[in-house]
Amino acid sequence: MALNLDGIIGNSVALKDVFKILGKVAPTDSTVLVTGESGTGKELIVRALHQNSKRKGKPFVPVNCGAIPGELLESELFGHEKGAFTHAIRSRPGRFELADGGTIFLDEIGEMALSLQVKILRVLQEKEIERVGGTQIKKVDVRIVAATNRDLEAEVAAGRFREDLFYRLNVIPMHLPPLRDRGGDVLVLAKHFLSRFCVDKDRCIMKLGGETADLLVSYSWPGNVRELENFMERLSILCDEDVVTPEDLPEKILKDVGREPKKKAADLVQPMGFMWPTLDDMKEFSSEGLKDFLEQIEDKILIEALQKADGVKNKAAELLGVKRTTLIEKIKKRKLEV
Amino acid sequence: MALNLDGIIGNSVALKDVFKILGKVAPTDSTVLVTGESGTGKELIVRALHQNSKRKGKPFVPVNCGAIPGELLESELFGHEKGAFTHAIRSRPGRFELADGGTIFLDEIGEMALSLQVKILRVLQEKEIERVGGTQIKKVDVRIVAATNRDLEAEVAAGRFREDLFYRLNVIPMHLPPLRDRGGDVLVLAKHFLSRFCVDKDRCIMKLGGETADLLVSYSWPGNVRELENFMERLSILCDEDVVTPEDLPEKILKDVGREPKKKAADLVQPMGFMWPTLDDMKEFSSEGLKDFLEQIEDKILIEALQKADGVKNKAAELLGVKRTTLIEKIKKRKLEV
DNA sequence: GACTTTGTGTCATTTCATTGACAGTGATTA
DNA sequence: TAATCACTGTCAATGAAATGACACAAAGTC
Repeated sequence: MALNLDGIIGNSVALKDVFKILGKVAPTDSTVLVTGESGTGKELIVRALHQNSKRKGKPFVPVNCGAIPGELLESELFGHEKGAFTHAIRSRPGRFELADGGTIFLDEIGEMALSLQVKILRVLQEKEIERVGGTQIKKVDVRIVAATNRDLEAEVAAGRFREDLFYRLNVIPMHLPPLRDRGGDVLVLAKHFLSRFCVDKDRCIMKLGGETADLLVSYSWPGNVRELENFMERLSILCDEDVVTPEDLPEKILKDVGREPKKKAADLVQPMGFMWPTLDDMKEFSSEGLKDFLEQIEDKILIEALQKADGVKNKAAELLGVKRTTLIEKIKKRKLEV
Repeated sequence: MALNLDGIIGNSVALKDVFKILGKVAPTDSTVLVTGESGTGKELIVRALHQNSKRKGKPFVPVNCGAIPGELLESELFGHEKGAFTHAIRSRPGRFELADGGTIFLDEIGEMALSLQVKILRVLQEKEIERVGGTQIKKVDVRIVAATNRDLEAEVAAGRFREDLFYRLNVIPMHLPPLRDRGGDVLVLAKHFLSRFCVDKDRCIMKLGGETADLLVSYSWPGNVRELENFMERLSILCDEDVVTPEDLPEKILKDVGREPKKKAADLVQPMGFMWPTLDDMKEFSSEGLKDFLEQIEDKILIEALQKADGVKNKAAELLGVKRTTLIEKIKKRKLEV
């Protein structure tokens, strides 16, 4: 059967290995340990794992162990009985119970306290859980997939992670390569995000210039796919042009790839920037008064726009953000032929 | 539509970039992260962002995460159910719920505890909240804007700020420059505050002497706009003369300036004289088009004239070469009270 | 040749800005 | 007290600006 890889994008060799393992391990019930830098898309891979397993129709329950404060995590995972602790107003099932029949995804498992690690180990070995403050033991049928961005072997050596749990989890290791090792994937992803944000936001779809593409590929993307996604959203909002040029990239990227950010042409032409006309300027240039002064300004801009549009009134009107007919009337009234 | 920049004063190049981004990002629903030293007016900018978005009529809810003690912050943000903790006598909605449909402004987000950061992340990703001690989950539609004066990337590196949250927040970064980099804005602001305090307190309007202006521009203003505002208030009360002389300035300013090369105020006020606005200027300042741009220029001149006429509309109209009634109509239409 | 695309100019309609006429408020003065 | 002055605000009329609808022309496409 073909792998269903919803939402996972990329063709790189580095990912191919991941897919290969994924295809083999998904149909089994083996425990999988996914490693990879933060932002590499571990959750996506694990979801794909679930989708391609026979547990597909059953629950997929992600738990970010690093995100839930230590005290809460246990009751979150195992549930609790009424009165088990101060805030336990009522009984509540844990994530393991919710995941019964399906897959539980323990993200950031490296952050888990040693005391909890024991209990996870027990679930792995005995396939049973006990609610906090509870008395009875419940059998659960859950596939456990864990992920971490830490080096678990080092954590084990440092005594911060239980060796036995590590071996139990690490039955099938899958390593997600960082984005910088995924070659052309950067571009595939970049285009994907760009078109998504452009559609979301009703903007024209932008293109990446050749040189820009080179720079994106060279950048080290320490935040991986997350950083890339975020960056593309920014680009879709802040970049006016249809084609993204190196000038639109932030210093951070340019510096990282060893290239000094260029000064934009506009900065050189008008180093001090535009200044709003003042009352004094008005007096100087117009004896008639405000209306006349504004008309003078309008005329200059009108002419500039007409020149820029090669005399094509249609285009000039668009440049000015004015209806075509309005522009024509103005030209007639003010005798502004180009 | 013209940017509505109520209360934001300044023409400096440094601010121009900020306005540019503001104009582009305000209409979208993207998350914005505002950075800048304390006192640079981050809240003003964020308010402007809200005012220029489609959420304008909806709530704007600022929360100073640094000012609310850790334990309280969570229930402040997410609300709580009766009995959730000792003092939770009754249920209370959180700021996120109050901000539904509008914008929430998380100031000093760098101060937030890691455990809370997770919950913010969840709101960003899932658009749902859960009250403290609550059981049900509620969907909220809130635009999140955060601000900090810390270097969040450094905080991430130091493990004090979650990397994933950082990327989620930092979709559009906006950096507010410190006052010392805003050139002539110091004087524009100084005069603004001075006239405001003089009117507030019924005192004659004071003037800044030329040398005094030089000193103010050269001072480094570590407390930024806030320091300048305080200082001007003090000046308006303590200084007896009509013209502020260097003798009226506190030692702190005189000493600080001694270490820096002096800048000349005159160089900053109007370094290049008047220049006719161009098509590019128009694009820069007005997303809507010509008419809007001209209206912005008109507004500035109108306001200047009104100030020069001490708010006397009769005189202002004459200064402008406009009929009095016309001026009144314009003021009404554009909400230009002085 | 039929058809679409892009650009053009005119004109009637609608929408908006300007202004004169009028009315009202204090403050000052006779 | 009334009269004057300087200022303010509203409103309706008048006129100007903006625009949608229409008709047409030139160039490109099938």
